[in-house]
Amino acid sequence: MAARHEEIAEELRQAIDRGEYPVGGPLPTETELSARYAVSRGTVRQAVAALTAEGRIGSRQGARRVVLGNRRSQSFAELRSFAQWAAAMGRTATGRVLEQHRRPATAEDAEKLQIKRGDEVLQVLRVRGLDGDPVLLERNVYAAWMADSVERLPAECVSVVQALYEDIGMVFAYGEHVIDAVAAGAEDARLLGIRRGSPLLRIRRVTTTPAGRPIEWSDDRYVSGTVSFTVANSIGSNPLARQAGQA
Amino acid sequence: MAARHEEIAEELRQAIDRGEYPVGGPLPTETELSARYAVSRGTVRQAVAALTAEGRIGSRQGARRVVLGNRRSQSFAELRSFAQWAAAMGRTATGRVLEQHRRPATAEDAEKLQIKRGDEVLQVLRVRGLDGDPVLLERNVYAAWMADSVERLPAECVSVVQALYEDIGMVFAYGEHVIDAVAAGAEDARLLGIRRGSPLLRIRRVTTTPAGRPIEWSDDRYVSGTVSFTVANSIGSNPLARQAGQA
DNA sequence: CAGAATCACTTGTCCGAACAAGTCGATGAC
DNA sequence: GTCATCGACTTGTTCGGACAAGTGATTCTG
Repeated sequence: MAARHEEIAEELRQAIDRGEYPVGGPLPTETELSARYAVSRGTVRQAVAALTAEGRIGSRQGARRVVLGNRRSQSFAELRSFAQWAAAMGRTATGRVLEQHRRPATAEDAEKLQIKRGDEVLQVLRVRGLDGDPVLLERNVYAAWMADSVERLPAECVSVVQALYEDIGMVFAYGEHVIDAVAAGAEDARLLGIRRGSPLLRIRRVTTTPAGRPIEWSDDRYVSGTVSFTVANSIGSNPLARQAGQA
Repeated sequence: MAARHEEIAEELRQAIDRGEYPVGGPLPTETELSARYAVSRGTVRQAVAALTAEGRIGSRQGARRVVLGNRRSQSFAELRSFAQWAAAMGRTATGRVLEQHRRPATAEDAEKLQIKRGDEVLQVLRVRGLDGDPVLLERNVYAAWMADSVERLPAECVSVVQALYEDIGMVFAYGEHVIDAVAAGAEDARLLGIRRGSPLLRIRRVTTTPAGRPIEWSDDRYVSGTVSFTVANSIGSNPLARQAGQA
């Protein structure tokens, strides 16, 4: 947390959570904040831009900024890692590898991982649980250059993300998520202990390194009622997009 | 389109879509871009910051920016409005009001719309279709100060958002979306023409004016397979958050 | 009294500069 | 040949200034 504008953003977040700036009320002006923190106006603007992107405050030219809400957004690590997310909530996560094998890349693998068709990939099927109950079925496909490190992990590994970071310093930096709902198939139902046809929340995701190199893509299916996802957007910044039909 | 940094951002987006900067490849340096467009480095940084927030490019200190993908994200207007989104895809949207009545606000209404319990609200039930097939069941609750304008709309109104903008200049500026999957209830199934228990993608959202005043909240249920949502995030900016289910 | 004009204030845009921090290829030592 | 060092290059941070554009309350006008 070196950068001054990040410190200021964090102080503002906490001030909002404390109720110092009530929801629906105005934030101090940029001039006042720059005086209070002894920084230039540009630095203050970087700080409030972060809160705007998170959907915590609204902003219009000419009028004071408005506090929209105080929900806490999670770090990328917490979103990416089921185990870290569960730990942050005070719940215990479990994980078990059911299946793991290498195979040549299909056309879909090749496109998503930016590799050639037929290159070797590592496919893994995991079940994840929360406080004992199975909640999530995870189908991952890793690029070949990651396969060795993933295979070395124990079958009961709770946090894959953390293990990979500690072993080889691998950082997951970017992600694209496609969200929809599907009915549980026969295999889904058996492995999650639910009825066939039950609704599942499906998140398909591609993750890349800081250099933009794809690491893995995955198909996560959450049991209905166990997990929901939140996203904030605005007329200015719009991370959420709707897409039609099958893809 | 006035702001220079927005123009540059749009030109970069188109250049990426044209394949001028291939996926996985580097973007020109800030210095080169500022020379090419005859603007200062700060203006270029504003432009590339927008693309970074959209997840199209990645950025690390010291290294050149990397093109992560060329997916096109819809504008906020298209996301807010089912009809505009459908039109942008070359499909025809339909809409029909099934039920509409005023009632006192419940505790849930009061919290989400920042009004007092018992204040009047307007509840509306709509079915939306794509190319003739029913796709979406929409349950909206509008704050009292919006009720008159909404009631004046025709029952078959295709685009509520656009109609409200043209009538009274109302703009939907901010939104918070909670996404999960649910099974279709008896009413859902009957109105959407699907089997009971079929998976539905549920989006609950609250929208507000540019001034941060809540306009409405709604519960949208999409038929499985018709629509999906995409969100990009990164270690730096993360609009997406996971929450434990609370029913 | 209602509506229009005014004006202080606030945010948005853009500039130019300087330094810090990190990356990556080239060079040189072992 | 391998590895560490170096240095050019690139992005990140911060400053200070200037003007444009929009808001909202006050004042003025009919």
